[in-house]
Amino acid sequence: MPTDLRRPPRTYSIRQLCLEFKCTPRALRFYEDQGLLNPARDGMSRVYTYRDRGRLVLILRGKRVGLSLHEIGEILDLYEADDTGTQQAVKSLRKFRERIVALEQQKTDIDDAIAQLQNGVSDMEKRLTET
Amino acid sequence: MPTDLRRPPRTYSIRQLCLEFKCTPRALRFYEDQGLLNPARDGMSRVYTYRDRGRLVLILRGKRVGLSLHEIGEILDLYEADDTGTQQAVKSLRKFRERIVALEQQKTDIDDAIAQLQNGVSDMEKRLTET
DNA sequence: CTATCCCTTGACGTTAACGGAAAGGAGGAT
DNA sequence: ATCCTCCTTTCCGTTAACGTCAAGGGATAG
Repeated sequence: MPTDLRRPPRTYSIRQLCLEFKCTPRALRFYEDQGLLNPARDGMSRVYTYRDRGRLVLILRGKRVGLSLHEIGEILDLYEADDTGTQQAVKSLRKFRERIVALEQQKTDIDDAIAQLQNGVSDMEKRLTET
Repeated sequence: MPTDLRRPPRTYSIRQLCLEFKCTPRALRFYEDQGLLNPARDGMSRVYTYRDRGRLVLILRGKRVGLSLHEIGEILDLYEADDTGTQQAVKSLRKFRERIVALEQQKTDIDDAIAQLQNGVSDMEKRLTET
């Protein structure tokens, strides 16, 4: 019994992750260049663990909410620091809270934008009904 | 009486518009390159009319809501066409609505991110109080 | 042996939206 | 006459996040 069939294998090739998350090998290598990932190697090939996969999930989630890779990197580092020493956890907390504030600001910005757009929509609907 | 004093002059220099809207001459020229503006000339200098100024307002509004200059250009064209034919206004409406949907999606993404971050915060607070 | 994949590391190309510097014209103030 | 300021065009530089070759290694299938 080479692998435990109850769970998917604990390591992934670059291609497997790409298929799972709809991204390209180039992107994963790029994230690695930027220090967001550093998978082990089997010979030349990258081998991604569950942990790497988890980081990738965080990366993609960060991208979805409009964070830059650099910012995502900072957050990943904070998660990292959280494992080792509690000292850093305080700074980590602050970072997280800052991020929450920023995101809430972003939300109100978006609300503004939506309002603007709905104004535009109203204008045009009015125009259309007037003719 | 050369100009009507009850209103500001009907034309603007590039600098005036930049001051009014907090942007740079470089930007306005760039918008012109992209075909979003095309002011008249007095000799070499650009002369912006009310109409140009109106377009600029739309450009900046578009940028605020996250549209690309290209998309903004399309909308401006539609407004243009809207004067003549109402046909195109429908497309414009669609663009706006698409954008609203996208922005609302972004909002829920942000909510997810905030939830995640607050999870992280909770975890770390727990850790800190446990030690 | 050859073909076929998947993997690797460079290294250059791309898009968006300008920034910045060079080089110069035109007009007004001193 | 010279300086200052605003205007012009042209062109190269920048950032982010990859895309797109090029050139090649290693394993497997036929």
